[in-house]
Amino acid sequence: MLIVVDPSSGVPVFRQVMDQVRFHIASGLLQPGDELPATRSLSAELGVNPMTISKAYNLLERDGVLERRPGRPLVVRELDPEELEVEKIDRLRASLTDAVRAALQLGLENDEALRVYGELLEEASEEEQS
Amino acid sequence: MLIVVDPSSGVPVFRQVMDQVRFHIASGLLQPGDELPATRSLSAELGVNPMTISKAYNLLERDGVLERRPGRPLVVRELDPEELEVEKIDRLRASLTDAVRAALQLGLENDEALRVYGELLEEASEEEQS
DNA sequence: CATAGCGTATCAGTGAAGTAATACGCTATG
DNA sequence: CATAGCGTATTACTTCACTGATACGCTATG
Repeated sequence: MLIVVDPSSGVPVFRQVMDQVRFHIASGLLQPGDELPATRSLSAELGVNPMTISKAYNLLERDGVLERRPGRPLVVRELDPEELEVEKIDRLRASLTDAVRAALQLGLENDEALRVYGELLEEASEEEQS
Repeated sequence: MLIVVDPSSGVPVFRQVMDQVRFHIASGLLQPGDELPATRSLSAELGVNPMTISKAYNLLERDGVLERRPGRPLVVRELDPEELEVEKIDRLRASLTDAVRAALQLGLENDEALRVYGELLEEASEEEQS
């Protein structure tokens, strides 16, 4: 559970925490049932306020990523693959709204927009290799 | 040159103005060489501060949409089709970076991500009809 | 050179988002 | 029942984006 934040990056700390937890789950480093560090300990480790971590954990719970049992540590939620897939798609949809509006507003053909997205995905997944 | 803004929409007024100018250019209502309303007159018409319009016009000029000749009205810039196309693609690219990162981080296949984008584009262009 | 119209530099006000400080209630454990 | 550890409600502070008020410099025109 290595989490690192950069307070001067412009990206809110609570969001950085959320992203990294999600990433660790996607990568398999965090598995369903695994316990997360206590709000207080993680906040001390990162040098931020407990409320900031609390906010991140809360949003992750609201999104169904984590599961809370009062009095017990927070754990990674068990998800059946189907539900997981649906959630991934939803998240992708959200990050695509800007690009949809842009393509429309620019008067680009759907094919053209798709081609550009395809190219970017190719480039990105190639870099991933290294 | 019909421009309407809703100050209570959450979207910054200067951005609403930018979007509508861009839209009118895309739709052909504004053509290269056409003059734009003076900062002061448009601001009076919309009931906002001249600085707000000035900001919108400036950003549009920075983006190469408008052209400024000191002492003369602002005009829609003349662009050869090729340059225009390159610029559109660049803008689309920028709005797609989030979605590329998301797809990668979620571990989605490129095909899957493209399918989702395609669906969203379909929906959006259908709504456009109405 | 006077002036009318223009854009905007500069500064101040406002609201929302992010973060922090403090203190409270809850649960497990003995 | 005491207490240790936990998450967080509440409140306040900071920062920044957006907007507004004012005043200045520039250009075309006569």
